[in-house]
Amino acid sequence: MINILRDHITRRLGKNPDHLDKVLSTFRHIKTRRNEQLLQEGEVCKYVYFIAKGCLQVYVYDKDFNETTRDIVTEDNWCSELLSFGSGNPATENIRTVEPSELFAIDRQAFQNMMESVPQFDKVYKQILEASYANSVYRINTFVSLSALDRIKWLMEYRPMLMTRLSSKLIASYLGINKDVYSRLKAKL
Amino acid sequence: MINILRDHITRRLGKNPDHLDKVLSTFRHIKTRRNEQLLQEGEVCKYVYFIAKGCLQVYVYDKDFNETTRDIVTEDNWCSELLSFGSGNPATENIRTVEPSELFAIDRQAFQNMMESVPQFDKVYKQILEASYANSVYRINTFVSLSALDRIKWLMEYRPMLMTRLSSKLIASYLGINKDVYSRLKAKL
DNA sequence: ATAAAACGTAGACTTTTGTCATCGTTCATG
DNA sequence: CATGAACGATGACAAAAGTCTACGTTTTAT
Repeated sequence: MINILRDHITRRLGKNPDHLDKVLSTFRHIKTRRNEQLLQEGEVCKYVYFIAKGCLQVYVYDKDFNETTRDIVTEDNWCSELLSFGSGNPATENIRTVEPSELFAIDRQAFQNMMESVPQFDKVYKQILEASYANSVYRINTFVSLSALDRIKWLMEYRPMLMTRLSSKLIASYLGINKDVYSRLKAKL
Repeated sequence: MINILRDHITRRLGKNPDHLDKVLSTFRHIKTRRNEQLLQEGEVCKYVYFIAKGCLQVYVYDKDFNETTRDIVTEDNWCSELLSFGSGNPATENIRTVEPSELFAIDRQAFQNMMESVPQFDKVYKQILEASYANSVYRINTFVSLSALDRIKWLMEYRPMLMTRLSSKLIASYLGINKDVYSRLKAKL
């Protein structure tokens, strides 16, 4: 399982990056069930997770306590509440597993050590941050400019796996659509 | 005017950072009118701008060619299409001045040089990226969970200056609301 | 200074999205 | 494997947001 992480990193840093094993050894392997809470808003986010298998949901609550999903992250990607993780401030978001998952977690201390002692690791961090940012920008532009129906079409085109893999309820919350509305619109395709 | 940039950087890197003057000298001072196009989607984004005075709009077009505004950036902040700037890929967004502005621009080449030769500059970049990311995340969570009326209230609370400073049309597009609807809702406050 | 263009508001109307209640199905868990 | 909870679909209705037209005001460019 660790090889998925190894491959991910070498793909980004070239074939034989220095200290690769040192880096890999600082990650902790975690197996989870579905619906396990990894982060609760208000806590400080202690880990960055690499998802070797499974799926995580990053979400917040609106004023009526409805969940709204900011992001859904699957295999071979990183997930965290980077702003809390980086600053040490309380997280404003929640994270949970959507499926049984296998994760590799690195804590803040170890992450800092790596950033300082392994220059290349810094690049990985920058890539995580850039990828997260790119995703956010894309998502904003999608939200601001598309109707509910068009957002569904967009999801079908760009992340079709999610459509089959996730519950309707979760997809609706990811698209920012009421679940009943989602059900109706989907029927019209 | 350059002192605004100097202060911005020293505030982040401590009182007397090395190479400060070297860094500052790589920026080009630009004075613009209102409505000047700084970046067109499809082009590669060549600059990162520091805004000493004025206001920029980052926007895209939806399928009906309506402008939708992803971000509005004012004094003492950085603005760019970081993803294009970083990767050299064509930009997916447009940038223009909303007001006559004074900017300090650094191009990709100079930026790379600084990143390599001035270690502290790297921190500034990371801060720009993190700030941009934080802003995006906040904006997504706002969009997904708030009604049009609540988004207006949110803007009045968190960026009240924008309400008085910008045209209604622009604010509406920033909030993702039709301009007529915005006009009506505003009247109800 | 002035003509043209853009802007802001308003009313009437349409479309989209949200809410609520219901019902059969599926799924998780003891 | 049984049962209570969660899920997904649907119809009737309500609320929110969008569209179009019109008109007076402000801004911009010449």
